[in-house]
Amino acid sequence: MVKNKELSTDTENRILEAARKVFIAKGMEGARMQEIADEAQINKALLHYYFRSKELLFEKVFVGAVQHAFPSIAEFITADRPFWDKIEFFIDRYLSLIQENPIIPAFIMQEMNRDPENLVRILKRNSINFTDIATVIKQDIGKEAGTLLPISPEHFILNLVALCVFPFVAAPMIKHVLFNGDSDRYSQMLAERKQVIISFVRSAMEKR
Amino acid sequence: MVKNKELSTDTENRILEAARKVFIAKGMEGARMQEIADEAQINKALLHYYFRSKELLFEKVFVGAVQHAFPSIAEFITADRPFWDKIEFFIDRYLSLIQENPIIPAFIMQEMNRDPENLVRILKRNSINFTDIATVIKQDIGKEAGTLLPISPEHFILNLVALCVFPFVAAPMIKHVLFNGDSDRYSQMLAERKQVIISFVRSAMEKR
DNA sequence: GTCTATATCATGATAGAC
DNA sequence: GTCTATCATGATATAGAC
Repeated sequence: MVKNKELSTDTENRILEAARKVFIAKGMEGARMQEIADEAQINKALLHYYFRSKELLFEKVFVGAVQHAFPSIAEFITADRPFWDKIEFFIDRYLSLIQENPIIPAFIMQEMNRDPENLVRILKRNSINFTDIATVIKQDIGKEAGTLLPISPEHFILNLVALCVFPFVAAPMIKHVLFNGDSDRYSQMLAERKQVIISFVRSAMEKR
Repeated sequence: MVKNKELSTDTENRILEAARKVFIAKGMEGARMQEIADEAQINKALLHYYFRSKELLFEKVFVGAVQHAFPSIAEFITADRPFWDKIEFFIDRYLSLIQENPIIPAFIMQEMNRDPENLVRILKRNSINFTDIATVIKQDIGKEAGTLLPISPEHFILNLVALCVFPFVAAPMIKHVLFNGDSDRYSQMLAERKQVIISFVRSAMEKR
C-alpha cells in the first residue's frame, strides 16, 4: 500500500527532472547518480528505489528527449497544405522547438553514437518510428516533381534536417571557429537562421 | 640514457594507434586504459610511463583527430581559382576525407559537447585556428556578390559544412529513420552525396 | 623500458533500520 | 518511502623489482 501517493509522485517527478538535467548536461557515462540525487534533494538509495538502475533511469530521460525532439512532426505530415507551406512550417516549428532546448540534439547525437544498438532498441521498445514520415515526404516530393529540381527524397530530408540541426550540435566549434568565441554573434546568427534556411532551400529546389 | 630508441618509439606509436582506435570508438569517458593496453599489446603501467595520464593521452589523440579532419582546408583557401571551383573542390576533398574515417566527426562532436572549455583550451594550446579560413571565404563571397544570392558568409559556410558532415554524425539515426536499418541503402546514399551537395548548393546560390 | 602487484579512489548498487 | 551505512566492483595511477 502506498503511504503518501501525492508526495511520492512528487519525489518521482523531482528525480526525473533532476535526472533529465544531469543526463542531458553530462551524458549517460558522465552523469553521476550522486549528482542526480543532490539535484533532486533526496538520497542516492531512493534513485534505485524508484528506478531500478542507472540504465533504466537514463532510458526514461532519453525517450523523453527523443519524443520532445519530434512532436511537431505529426502536425507536419498530416497537414493538408501546399508542399512549400508544409516545408516552411516544418523549418519554422522545428527550429523554434530546438531553440527552446538547444542541447537536446547534441544529447541525442552523443548517446546515439555511444551505443547505436541501444538507440535502435530503445526506439523500437517505445514504438518511436519515423519511417511513415519519410514515406509521406517522399510522396509529396514525387507529386511536385514537375516544379522541383530532381533530388531524391532521402537527400532532401537529410539536407533539411542538417541545415536545421547542425548549428546546434556543433555549437562550441562554430562559436570558436566562425565567431572567435563571441557568443553574442553566435546567438544573432541563430536568430537569422530560420529565414536563411527557408530562402536557401527554396532557391536550391526551384526549377528555373 | 635511452636503451633502445627504436623499440621505444615503436611502442609509443603502438600505444598511440591503440589509443586512437579505442578513444574514437568509445570517447574519453567510455574508453578504458586496460583496453588501450590490450590493443597495444603492452601493460597498463606502460601507458602511464609514456603518457602521464589518461587525459594527456586523450589530448594527443584528440588533437590528431582534429588536425586530420581539416588538412585540405589549407589547399582550399590558398588555391587561386574561380570561386565555384574552390567550393566544389572543397566539397569533393572534404567528403572524401570524412569517408576515409567516417567516425571522426562524431568523435570530435562528442568531446566538443562533453567539455567545451577543454575543446577551446586544446585548440588554442595547439594553435588550431580557422578564423583565417572563414575570413578568406568571406572575402571570396563578397567579391562574387554580383552573381550570388545574398547570404552572409557565416551562414554559407555553416550550410556547406552542415550538408557534408551531418550524414556522418547522425548516421545511426539516419539508418534507422530513413532507411529502416538497411546499411546498404545508407552507403549508397553516401556515395551519391558528393554530387547532390554540389548541385544543391550551386542551385541555392545562383542568381537567376 | 617493461613488468607485477598494489594503492587509492569513485561509482553503482544493496541491506536493513526507521 | 526514506534514510544511513556498507558492499562490490572497476577504474586510474603508482611503487618497486627486473
